[in-house]
Amino acid sequence: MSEDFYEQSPGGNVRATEAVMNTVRTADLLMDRIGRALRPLGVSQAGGLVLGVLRDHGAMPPSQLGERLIVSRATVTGLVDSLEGAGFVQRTPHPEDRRSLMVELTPAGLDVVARLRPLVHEAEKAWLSGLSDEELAQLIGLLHRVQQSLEDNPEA
Amino acid sequence: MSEDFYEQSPGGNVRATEAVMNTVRTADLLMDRIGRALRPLGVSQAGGLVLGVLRDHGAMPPSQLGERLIVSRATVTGLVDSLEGAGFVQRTPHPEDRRSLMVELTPAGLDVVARLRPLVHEAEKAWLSGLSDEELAQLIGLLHRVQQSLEDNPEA
DNA sequence: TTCGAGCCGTTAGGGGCCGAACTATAGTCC
DNA sequence: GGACTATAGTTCGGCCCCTAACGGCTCGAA
Repeated sequence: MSEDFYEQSPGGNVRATEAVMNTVRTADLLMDRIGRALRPLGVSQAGGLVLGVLRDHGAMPPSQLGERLIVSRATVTGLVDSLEGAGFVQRTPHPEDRRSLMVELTPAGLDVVARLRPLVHEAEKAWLSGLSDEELAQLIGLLHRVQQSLEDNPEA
Repeated sequence: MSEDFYEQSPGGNVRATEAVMNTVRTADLLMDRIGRALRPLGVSQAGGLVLGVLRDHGAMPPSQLGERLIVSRATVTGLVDSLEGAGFVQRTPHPEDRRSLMVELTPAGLDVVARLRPLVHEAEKAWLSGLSDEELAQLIGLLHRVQQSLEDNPEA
């Protein structure tokens, strides 16, 4: 990690570009950890998140899945393809809308998500250990605010 | 953005997994903005970062570039390939180590990086607007701590 | 001096993510 | 009922990133 991430720019602000990069890379490292923990189970990081959402909230259409995970529909298509290929989820017709469909856990999917949770918690400890509860809450709050700003300024 | 990102888990902690996801997605959104701003100049988001580093710190070998950007050497190879193809950087022999090489800005690269800075600053405003200077500093500090935790727990 | 450990950049292969374009269905307004 | 608009999921092409493996080069120890 280079020091100048925290340099001051001429204007007096921290160098926002590199702060952004910092955010990105930290986030990636976190996801990476979780992904690595899940790999032995045959599930990718994003796949694990999908399974978790389905377990917590039940079957839902891809678009809803994408909303929860904050990814595009195209991305969900790919994730569901993989999970379906692995036998962890299945696509079934939507009861009311023939344009849509439902993604639901198979028994195998339900099984793997149960065995996957402890691994995720294990991975979390690695980074949670550095922050107190208040700091974590603070971090989440700040990130939430950033997201808000981005949503409020659609095209900067 | 779904509300349950801030739910409490049975243990009493915020749900760290989804907080992680939150971090990831926020970061991606930020990068995306910058990338979009740069596209008209023929530079990708990561490419823009490379050019910025080269302008600020001068020519350097790919491995050093990777350290600053916190990406692997393989990634740098690809980025430099693109930038070289576009004529913005060039690879020259390393003066002292024949295993290595130097990546340096071409005149065209120097030119584009100059025109690129204002666009980046414009994109930054979109998210900086939501945070005060102290909050931004706080955010960076927290992220830095998280990175530290990750580095200290190499294999969780 | 010669060798092996170790670092350099590259290649190959694999995820994850996106926007735009396409097909099919839904819903609405004449 | 027919046309129009909007939405759902998919496909396509593109960017970013990673690990593993490979050949070239360095450098210190035998």
